[in-house]
Amino acid sequence: MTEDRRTLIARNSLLLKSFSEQQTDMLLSMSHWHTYQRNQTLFQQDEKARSIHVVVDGWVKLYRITPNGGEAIVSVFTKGQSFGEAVALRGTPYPVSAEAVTDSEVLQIPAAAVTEMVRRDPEAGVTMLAATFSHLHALVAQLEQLKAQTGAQRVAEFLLELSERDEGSCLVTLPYDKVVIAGRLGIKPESLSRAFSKLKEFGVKVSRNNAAIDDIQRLRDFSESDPAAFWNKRS
Amino acid sequence: MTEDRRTLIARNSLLLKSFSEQQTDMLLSMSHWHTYQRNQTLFQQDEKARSIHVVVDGWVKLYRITPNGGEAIVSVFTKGQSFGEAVALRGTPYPVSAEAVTDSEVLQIPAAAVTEMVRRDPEAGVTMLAATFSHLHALVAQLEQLKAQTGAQRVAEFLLELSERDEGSCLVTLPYDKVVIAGRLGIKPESLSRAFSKLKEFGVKVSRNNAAIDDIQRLRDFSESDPAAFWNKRS
DNA sequence: CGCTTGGCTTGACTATTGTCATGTAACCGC
DNA sequence: GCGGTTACATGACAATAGTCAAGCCAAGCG
Repeated sequence: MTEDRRTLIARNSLLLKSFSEQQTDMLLSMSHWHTYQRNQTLFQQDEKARSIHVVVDGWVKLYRITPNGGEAIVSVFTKGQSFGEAVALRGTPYPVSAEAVTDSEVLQIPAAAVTEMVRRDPEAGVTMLAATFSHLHALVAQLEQLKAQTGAQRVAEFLLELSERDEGSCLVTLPYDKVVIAGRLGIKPESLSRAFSKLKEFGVKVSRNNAAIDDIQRLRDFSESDPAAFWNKRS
Repeated sequence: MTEDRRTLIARNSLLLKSFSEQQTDMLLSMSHWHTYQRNQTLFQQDEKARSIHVVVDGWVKLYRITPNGGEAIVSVFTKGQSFGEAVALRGTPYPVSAEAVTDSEVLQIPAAAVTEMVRRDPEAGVTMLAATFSHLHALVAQLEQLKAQTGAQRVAEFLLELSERDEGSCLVTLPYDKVVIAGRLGIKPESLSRAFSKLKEFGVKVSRNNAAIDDIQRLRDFSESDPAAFWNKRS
C-alpha cells in the first residue's frame, strides 16, 4: 500500500476526521506506521499504553486472557476504526491485549502527541470522549446480545452487520477465521458451524468464507424474534 | 436523610471527589436532589440526556429493552457511583434506561453545568473521561465473565464482590431482589436458585437475603476454575 | 500426483440453561 | 389469625451450547 493511500484512509478514519487538518497533520507527523502479520501481537493487557491505534487495513482483535487460561474476544476492529483513546489519554495500562487476525496496517499515534494536543485544544478532548463513548455503546450492545439472544441469532446479526444492503438478497464475505468469529460472538467454533446450518432454513447458505443471504428481512426477523416464541410457533 | 449527610456522600463520590472544592460547590449549587421509589424510572433509553446521575443511597439499574421485548440489565449502581457522564457531556441520547431497584436518593447534575465547567477547566474533562473509562473497563470485565464463565461461577464472583474481606469466612447481604441479581448476571431467576444450591458444596449457604461464605478462597478457586477441568476432576 | 496440514464440519454425548407448572414460606392489610 | 400477594424454590422437560473424537476437503508441497 502506498504512503498516500494509507494517509488518505487514516485521515478519513472516524477519529481523525473530526480533527482539524492542522491537528491531523501534527498528529500524523508524530505517528508511525506499522504492519503486522496474521497472529502477531500489537500489545498485551496490563502493558502501559504508548499509543492510540488506527486500523488502516486488515482486522485486529482485542481480547482478554481469563484467569483460567481461556480467551474472551472483546471486539474486532477494521479499516477506519481506532482503539485505545482513553488509555492513551490517561496513561493507564491496557485492559486488553491486541492481535492482528489478518495481515494488517496500523497507524500508531503516540500518547504524548495526544495529551499534548488536548492540552492545546481542549475541544479535541471531547472528540476523544466521543470515540470512547462509541466504544462504550458498542459494548453495551454486545452485552445485550449475549444476554438476550441465542448463538444462532447472534450469528444472524453478525451477518446482517456485514451486509451493506438492508433488504432483498445479498452476498457477504466472512472477513476472518471462523474461530475468531466464534470468539467474537461468544460461542465455540463447533457451535458456529451448527448455527450456520440452522440458518439454512432462513435462506442463508455458507460455503468457504462466503455467505449468501436470500432475504435480509427474513434473517432480521429471525435475529430479533423471541427464541421461545419462535419454537412455539413451529411445534 | 439530612441535607448535610447527603452532601457529604455526594462529595465523596468517585466523580465529585476528583474535582476541586470550588468546582464541586458550583456543581452542587446547580444540581438538584431526587428520591425515587422502588421500580420508579429515572429515564428511558433514547431520551435526551439532561444530567449526570450520582447515586447517594439505594441501588439503580441500567438496562435495555431488546427488540423482542426482553430486558437486559447492563449494570447496577449504588452509593458513591455515577453514570451518564459521557452522554451528558456530548448531549447524545441515553443508550439505556434507568430504574431504581430499591428506594434511592440520586443527585442530578445538569448537563449544562457540566459542559460549562469543562469549558472553563479542560482538566475536568479528563476527570470525566476517567469516569467513562472505568465504566468501559467494567463492561469489558462483564463481557469476559459472560463469555468465559458458567452461571454458577458468575454468581460466585458476584458474592465475592459483595464480601469485604478476602479470606476466611464471611457473611454478606444480598442488596436487592434475586430477579435483579439474576438479570445482572445474565441468567433467569430459576437458574440463580440452582446456582445457589450448587454453591452449597463450596461452603455457601443462602437463606432469605443473607449469604454465608465458609471459605472465601475456596469460592474464589471455584469462580476462577475452568468449568470443564473441574467436572473432569470430579467424575 | 499423493501426502500432509489446517480449517472446518459432523456426530454422539454431556452439561448448562431456559420454560412451565407447581409448591412454599414470609409479609401485609385487615 | 385470615386471605391474598409477593418472592423464591423445585421438579420435569426442552432447548441450547460445550466436549471429544472422527472425518472431510481444499491448499500447499515435495
